[in-house]
Amino acid sequence: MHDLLFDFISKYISLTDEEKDAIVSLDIFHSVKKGTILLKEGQKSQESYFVLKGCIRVYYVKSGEEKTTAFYTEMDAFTPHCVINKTPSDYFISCVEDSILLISNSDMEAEINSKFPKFEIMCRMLSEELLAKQQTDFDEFKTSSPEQRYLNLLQNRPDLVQRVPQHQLASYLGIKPQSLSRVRARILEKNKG
Amino acid sequence: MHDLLFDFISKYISLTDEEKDAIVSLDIFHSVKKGTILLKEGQKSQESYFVLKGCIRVYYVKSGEEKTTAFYTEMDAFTPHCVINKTPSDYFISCVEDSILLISNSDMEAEINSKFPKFEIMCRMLSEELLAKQQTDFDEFKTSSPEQRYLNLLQNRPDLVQRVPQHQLASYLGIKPQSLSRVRARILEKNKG
DNA sequence: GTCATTTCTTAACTTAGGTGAACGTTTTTG
DNA sequence: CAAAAACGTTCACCTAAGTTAAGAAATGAC
Repeated sequence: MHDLLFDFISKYISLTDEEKDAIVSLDIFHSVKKGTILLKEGQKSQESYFVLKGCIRVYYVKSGEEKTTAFYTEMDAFTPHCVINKTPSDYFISCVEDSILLISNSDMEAEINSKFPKFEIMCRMLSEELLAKQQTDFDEFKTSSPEQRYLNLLQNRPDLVQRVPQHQLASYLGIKPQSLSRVRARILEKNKG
Repeated sequence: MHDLLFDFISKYISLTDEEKDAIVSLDIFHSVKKGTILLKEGQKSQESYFVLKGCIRVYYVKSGEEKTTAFYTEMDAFTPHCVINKTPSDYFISCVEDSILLISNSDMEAEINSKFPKFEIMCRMLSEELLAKQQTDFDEFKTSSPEQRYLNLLQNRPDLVQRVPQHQLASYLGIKPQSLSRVRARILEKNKG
């Protein structure tokens, strides 16, 4: 389980055994059951997440309806913006599947960063990467129709389409579950005829 | 003109006169005419922008059509992701109005950052702020209808609606110019009846 | 100032997504 | 294991956005 994490980190920086031990000793590995709510609207939180295995989901509740805006899966890192802004969260985070997460709080990060400055370098690289990805995702969403978005998703994250409930996927694509059914039917029809 | 910049910076860090002189001597202030294209699709670039006065616009050309994804106005900073990724740009940047911009390249930033470490701190604050804003903007876009997006824009950036051509605004809202006309007419109708 | 271009609006028609409801299937839960 | 809840699909009907086209208004070029 730890190897998954260290393989990921090695893409950015190299770690000594001592450094690896320091991370493991923080005791930040957590098994989380499907359906667990990690963060609720209105809560303040200091926690950042890193998905080793499984899938977590970000959603708003707007006029009684869930609006899913993100899925994080294996090797995705995520810091809720309530942590950055130190404000109450305006969304929920829940577990789509039984998952193994790395959950860190600001104190732990400060500790590790001060002990091993190269961690801060990695964090900056991660956040730059994330910002660029966020930008292209947003642009792609804006410039596509729902059907095109679904086709893009099939291309870029085919696993999501399999492992996530359709109504959450629909919401993520900005449409209703009935419409997603229709989109899927339409695509099948096109590929047949 | 310089004061606009220093007022902005003072929100994050405080500068000595020496530091201010160092910035001014970089000669990064530029007057840019309306319609000027600052960056083209396919170009590589090292330039970051900061808008002192005026408005610049980011747009893709997808199957012959312009798709506007962002407007940056007074006191907005913007680093194209082709600069971060060191890849050719996949979008254009052009000037919506005659503008005064601060245009810096990676070398200048490196120079200033090494001379005055507190600059790097400011950059990190700016990029965190930007990431959080980007996230909420994306979420808001995803969870709203075009009409709602237009109303939000009227609330949050009323100036944009005035100063930007309607067809660019429509594209920014993810709809066609004709639909934006209709949305506006519909809203007027509601407020009357 | 005039002509050409671009921009904005309106209209009629088409199309895709929203809505409400029904129904079969799967998953939960006691 | 059985009842209940949640989920996915289909349908008929409604609504809002896309499309095509035309014309008015504003802007820019000479």
